[in-house]
Amino acid sequence: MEKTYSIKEVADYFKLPISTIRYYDKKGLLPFVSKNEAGYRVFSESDFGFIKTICCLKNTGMPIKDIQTYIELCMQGTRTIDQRKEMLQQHKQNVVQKQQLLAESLQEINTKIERYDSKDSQTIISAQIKFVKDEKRDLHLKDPFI
Amino acid sequence: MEKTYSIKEVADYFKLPISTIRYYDKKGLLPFVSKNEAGYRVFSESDFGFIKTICCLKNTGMPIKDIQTYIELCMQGTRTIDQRKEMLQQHKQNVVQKQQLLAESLQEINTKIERYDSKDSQTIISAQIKFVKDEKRDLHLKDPFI
DNA sequence: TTAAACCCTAAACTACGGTTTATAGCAAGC
DNA sequence: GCTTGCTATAAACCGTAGTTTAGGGTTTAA
Repeated sequence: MEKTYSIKEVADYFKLPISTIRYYDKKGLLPFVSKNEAGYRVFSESDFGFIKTICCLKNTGMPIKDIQTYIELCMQGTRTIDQRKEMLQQHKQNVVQKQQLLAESLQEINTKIERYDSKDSQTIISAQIKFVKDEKRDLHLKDPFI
Repeated sequence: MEKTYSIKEVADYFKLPISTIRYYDKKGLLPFVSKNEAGYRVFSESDFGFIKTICCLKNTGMPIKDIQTYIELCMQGTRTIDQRKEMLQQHKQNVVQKQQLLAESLQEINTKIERYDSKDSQTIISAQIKFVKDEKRDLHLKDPFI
């Protein structure tokens, strides 16, 4: 016999607070979850697959409303495959763009860390401060350094 | 003579709403910006460097409060280099972790797109639906498909 | 000199993604 | 039979990161 799972077991597995799972359910992200006679949520193995997808979309920044739309399409069977594909392709573009921005910004952070880490850091930063101070003075603007 | 810039010019350059720049100033992210007699913000070339750094930290998910702390350290001169380095190193770890999670999730999204895109998509998805239906029936749980 | 386009502040408002609180039912262990 | 601990709902609340609005003052160009 296959096992069923409580909300706590699911929460522990996905490292999500129970309150978040209930919130997702309220927002229509978990239409596949049943309830028992007492009104308790009862999860099956296959629900874990859906929830993994939800986490994946959430982790990549898809808004709750859009995840809800996607899941709803999933519940409508094979006839929504094209719509789902289009949603994911659009979302993928966003994610790739996010990745690029992240990579570029990380690049900059690394450059700064290297500068701070170099043996000439004092000299380099001093020169930068002097540059700013000179520019501000030339423009009759206040010196921003304390 | 060097040029100064208005808030609108800065907003256009960084593609940020003017309201966001004012918000950042209010939150203490722009202590290096001067004001003229009329109370208008006056930006210099070197301010663009600081703002670029702010955008970089924001784009990588650093909270406004932490960016404020970092900028404050910058304004205290060379004696805060070690603290700044440590902040950025810590932040870098977060960013790398974010990158990994993003890459993994993108992987999953790609797998799904491929599945939706394959010529057997109907068959594959139908099999998945059958699997879920069977499991739910075995457990006496309601069928989630419409 | 007057309209258009710009700038300011303060404070209220918004969206998002939950979290907390308050109420209560049920079930197992002591 | 009492406590502990799980579950439920609904509604209030929270932090973050802005955005909008109200009520001004300033600058520029015709």
